[in-house]
Amino acid sequence: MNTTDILKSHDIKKTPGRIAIVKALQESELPLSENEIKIQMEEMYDRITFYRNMQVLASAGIVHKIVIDNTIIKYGLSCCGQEHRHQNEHAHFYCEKCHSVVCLKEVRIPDYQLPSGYKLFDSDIIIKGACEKCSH
Amino acid sequence: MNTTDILKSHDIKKTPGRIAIVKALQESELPLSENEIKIQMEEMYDRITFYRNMQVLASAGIVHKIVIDNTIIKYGLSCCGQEHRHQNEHAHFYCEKCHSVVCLKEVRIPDYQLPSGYKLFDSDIIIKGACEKCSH
DNA sequence: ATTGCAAGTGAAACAATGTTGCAAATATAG
DNA sequence: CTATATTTGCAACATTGTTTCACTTGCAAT
Ligand SMILES: [Mn+2]
Ligand SMILES: [Mn+2]
Ligand SMILES: [Zn+2]
Ligand SMILES: [Zn+2]
Repeated sequence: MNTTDILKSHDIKKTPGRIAIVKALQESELPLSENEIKIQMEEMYDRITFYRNMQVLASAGIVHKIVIDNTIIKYGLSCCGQEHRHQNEHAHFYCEKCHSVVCLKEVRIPDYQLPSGYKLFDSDIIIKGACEKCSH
Repeated sequence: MNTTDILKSHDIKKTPGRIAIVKALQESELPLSENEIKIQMEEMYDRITFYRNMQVLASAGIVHKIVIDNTIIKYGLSCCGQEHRHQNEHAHFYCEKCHSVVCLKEVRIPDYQLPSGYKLFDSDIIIKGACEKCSH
């Protein structure tokens, strides 16, 4: 699916900033930070517009925000067409050496046994360690 | 274990600010935010000292920082005497209605199957939903 | 009890991340 | 092409966290 079709299929206006964000994520193997996306966008980047567009893209389910801790945040492209929050769920890996983030699509989120009366909406799993390149 | 013994057993100097933080957490069933602790500390609270003391208490394993997302952060008292990061590990529950956080000590962290070559150090699990009081 | 000093404190200044209000610009439907 | 609802970008603000540095304090040795 090409960049502009992704936006069109979600009824989101096709603007240069949004196209640039989605393109940057499509061209990357891994989720990217704001700064990494900013570099791809060059002089087109505007902080305020970026945050607003990220919110639009995230609530449409086009991207997912990955919060490692309160200072390290990455954005990953979701498999499109799946906008419900329970779909497309998976764990994320954070390499404490090279600071890369990997979507672990094969690591599914288990059905946790919650105390009685509790209702589950969603879960976030961050697995920290060393990636293949960094674990020698 | 009383408040000052906790500090002494970790070789951490017993200062009014640290005692107040630990006391606030001991008197609470649930993990607390900075602001909730600040209220307990009254005029003794100082932002810079708070952050520095929290870092000391966290790296000693006396408290653990719970990052729900980049704006919601809580601090929970750890079972003391266990300072290694792999001990005392458990999932955390965040109620999206009343914004409370609960340590789910009974929800153990499973052994995730990582891709080959990856090394695991630590994991954070945040389960979001509605708590017992809020799920009717 | 007094003293010495390493450790801790708090003010000021800075940095990163994110939000809101508003006027100007623009994407898209008709 | 035009109308209009949406989007943009600036200014200003809010929150969270860090660094530097002079001053104070906890605590252990005397
Ligand atoms: Mn992902
Ligand atoms: Mn906990
Ligand atoms: Zn790595
Ligand atoms: Zn609740």
